[in-house]
Amino acid sequence: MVQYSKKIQAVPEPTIRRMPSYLAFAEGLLRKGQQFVSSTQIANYMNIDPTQVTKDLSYTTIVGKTRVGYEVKAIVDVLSEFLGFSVMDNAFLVGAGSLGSALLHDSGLNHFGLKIEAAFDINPATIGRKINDVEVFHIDQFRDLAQELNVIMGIITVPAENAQTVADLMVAWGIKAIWNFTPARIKVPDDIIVQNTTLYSNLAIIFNKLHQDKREE
Amino acid sequence: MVQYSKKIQAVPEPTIRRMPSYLAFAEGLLRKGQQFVSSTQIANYMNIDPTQVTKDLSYTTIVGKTRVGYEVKAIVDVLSEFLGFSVMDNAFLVGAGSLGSALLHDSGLNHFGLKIEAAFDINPATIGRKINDVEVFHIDQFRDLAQELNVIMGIITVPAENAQTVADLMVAWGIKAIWNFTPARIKVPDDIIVQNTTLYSNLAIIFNKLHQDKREE
DNA sequence: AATCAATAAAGAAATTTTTCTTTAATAAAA
DNA sequence: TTTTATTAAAGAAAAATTTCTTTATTGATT
Ligand SMILES: NC(=O)c1ccc[n+]([C@@H]2O[C@H](COP(=O)([O-])OP(=O)(O)OC[C@H]3O[C@@H](n4cnc5c(N)ncnc54)[C@H](O)[C@@H]3O)[C@@H](O)[C@H]2O)c1
Ligand SMILES: NC(=O)c1ccc[n+]([C@@H]2O[C@H](COP(=O)([O-])OP(=O)(O)OC[C@H]3O[C@@H](n4cnc5c(N)ncnc54)[C@H](O)[C@@H]3O)[C@@H](O)[C@H]2O)c1
Repeated sequence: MVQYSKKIQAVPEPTIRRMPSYLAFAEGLLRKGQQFVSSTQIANYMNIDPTQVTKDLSYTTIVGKTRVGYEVKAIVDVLSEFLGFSVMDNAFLVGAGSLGSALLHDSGLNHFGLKIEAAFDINPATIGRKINDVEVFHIDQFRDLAQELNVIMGIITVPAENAQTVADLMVAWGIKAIWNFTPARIKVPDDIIVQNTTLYSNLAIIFNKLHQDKREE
Repeated sequence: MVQYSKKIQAVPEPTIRRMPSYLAFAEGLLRKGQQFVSSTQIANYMNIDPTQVTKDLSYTTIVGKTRVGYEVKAIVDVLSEFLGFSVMDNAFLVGAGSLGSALLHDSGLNHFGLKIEAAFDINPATIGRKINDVEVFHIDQFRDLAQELNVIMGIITVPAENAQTVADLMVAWGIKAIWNFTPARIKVPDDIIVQNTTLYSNLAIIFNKLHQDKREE
């Protein structure tokens, strides 16, 4: 009878996963000057069922007009608000290696409400460098800097074997959410939000479909 | 009555998503010399229900021993085979920017059965460079090189607005699967496998949980 | 040797998510 | 003006996934 995650979740996770794509699509339409968009159009873009789009949007305050669709501007405004992209949250990134640097370079994170305030590493070669205006500090300075800045999220991009050490540090300081890019699972107290982003899962799905195709032949 | 994806899928996608983590965990245990592992241990590591692990593994040929668990070596061997990680598939990467470079540097892809044979870009500054032994060619050379090498997967890491152009090129040449890292959805024929890896979805999930916590207070 | 406790496995039940159906609205066409 | 076609919305049904329950096995303990 152990609860593995307190799911008092009104909005289904798959819905939340799809929403950023709806938003990106709507932003594109807005730039092109399109005023309305129907669930059919969105569904066609996403390659999913139109009623799925309707249902997803029904979790927000967006309402559509029969025979017309949804106002593009409304989708952009409401979704970015709804997804928490319109307020900036501050984060620290630990592990300024290949993946860490890529994330630091990515303006998309900024656009979607995440500001990486500082990066940390243990490699003397990278410490002191600035990556896309974000300074890389020695990991020992984590505490002091965390105190200074209002940081609620920690991003882990160190080698898998060091993930737990870094997570412990983040928890000890009082970070609320951890975005873990290593394939390792970390152990943290229940009230800390952990999001594991394992790219290799995607690879497994592709291979599975590829080989399934092979089997059918 | 349109079919959006032919799901003749025996193994649930969530199961496939979890398996690479089981594998990584088992590989770690193997290195430490542990011979058996129970579903309880795996579940504890993954923060999920033990019966979920049992059910997941039941899709493979792995069988466990009552009161003992599963043989670690068997999990490693069977899962890497099952997930398609034990045969090398060849890929091309288009867009040798920040994210593309990170992927090229990542030995994890190699370990999980993906060999990036060549990279492509349009930026003269990057063309000709070698990133982790993978050469960066001009995109115009895609066709010729694809002919030469046995490439079945294309990885897209160009800016979102160029994703469709690149996808079209890949399809025209005859690539079977596309791993799309841009937030844009691409249109391809039905027989092409597309895996969208949108990092921002993960961000949305974290924010949703964070703000939910705030609401509960 | 007998009992206990931990576990895998299989199936049932519950839950979650997607898809289908119906209804009502309304823009466009006849 | 009337008809037609497209759409959003709400709810029902279906499908997929997870969790629970039961059973059998077996290593460890008494
Ligand atoms: N590169 C990719 O595209 C990619 C893809 C998928 C997953 N990942 C995962 O992301 C993680 C990082 O991968 P990478 O390719 O960027 O590796 P990397 O070696 O390029 O970078 C890791 C960085 O972490 C630093 N580091 C190590 N221990 C540290 C510690 N205790 N505190 C602070 N910094 C520390 C290193 O000095 C290095 O700069 C790995 O777990 C990898 O599996 C990477
Ligand atoms: N950097 C990240 O961490 C990150 C995170 C999430 C998503 N993404 C997505 O990945 C994509 C790439 O991001 P990035 O940060 O690596 O961008 P980037 O600008 O660093 O790299 C893009 C590269 O693609 C090349 N390019 C552009 N058009 C091309 C074409 N038609 N053919 C071949 N090459 C072309 C550019 O020259 C450049 O080298 C974007 O869609 C971005 O949203 C990146």
